[in-house]
Amino acid sequence: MDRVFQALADQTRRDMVERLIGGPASVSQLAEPLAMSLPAVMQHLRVLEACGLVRTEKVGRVRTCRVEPTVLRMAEDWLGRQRTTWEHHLDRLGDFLTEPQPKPEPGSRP
Amino acid sequence: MDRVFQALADQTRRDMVERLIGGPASVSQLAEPLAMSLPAVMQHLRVLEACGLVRTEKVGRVRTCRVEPTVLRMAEDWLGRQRTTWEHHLDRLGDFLTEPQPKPEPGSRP
DNA sequence: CTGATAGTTAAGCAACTACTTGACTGTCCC
DNA sequence: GGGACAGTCAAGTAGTTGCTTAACTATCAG
Repeated sequence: MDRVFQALADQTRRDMVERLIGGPASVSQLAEPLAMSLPAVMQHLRVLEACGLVRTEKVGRVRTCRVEPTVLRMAEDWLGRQRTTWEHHLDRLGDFLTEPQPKPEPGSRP
Repeated sequence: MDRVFQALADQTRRDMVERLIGGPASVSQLAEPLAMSLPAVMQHLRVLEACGLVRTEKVGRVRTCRVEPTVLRMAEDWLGRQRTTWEHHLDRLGDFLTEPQPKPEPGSRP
């Protein structure tokens, strides 16, 4: 999980993911719009591969990269879980604020 | 955006967020379950605050921290957008594979 | 074989991260 | 006032990240 968010914490890598969401690409196609050397792109690619966001396969001399949406989903799920939990808490707070004052138990304040 | 994912790329900080999702807490309450010094917790807290995931307010000598769900939502949205785009592409690929071969235009292959 | 293409490896470097310890500043309560 | 409590500042350090350049290895086309 650390690795996934770490991978997404970089604009370049998010750009690469967005590119790959649109379909598979070779390393050079991936590098083409990026203002950096090929080795730099390779390093980003390795980060994306290490956390499972991207799978790559080399055939002949070209390595083809494609996105692996399951891991993307995992991150989304974690965030979604936090949000829904928070919304639940809001609901319960709302209930508490709108429900009529419960009768104080007899003897609760002598 | 970089900052948000960067902030979430750390287990300690995710733990802090999960703790705060359950309700506001003071710095020491936040630090209590964590196996590290208070200054370390403060630094994590500053990261969370810098990216807007958490807001804090000091009253008297205690600083109260609470989660800011809008930023959490932003990250979730980015991920959701990627996923839905990918699903769209899958759909269109499915259409392409299942639709009948289009008639070749007259003269397209002499 | 030769040259161009596609990718890979390795070394080096500046900047950043996640801590630590130690000293310090306020605030609260008696 | 004086001690305890809650938090803060500063400096130092080991390890990581994001890049670079230079040299190298395969693969393909003619």
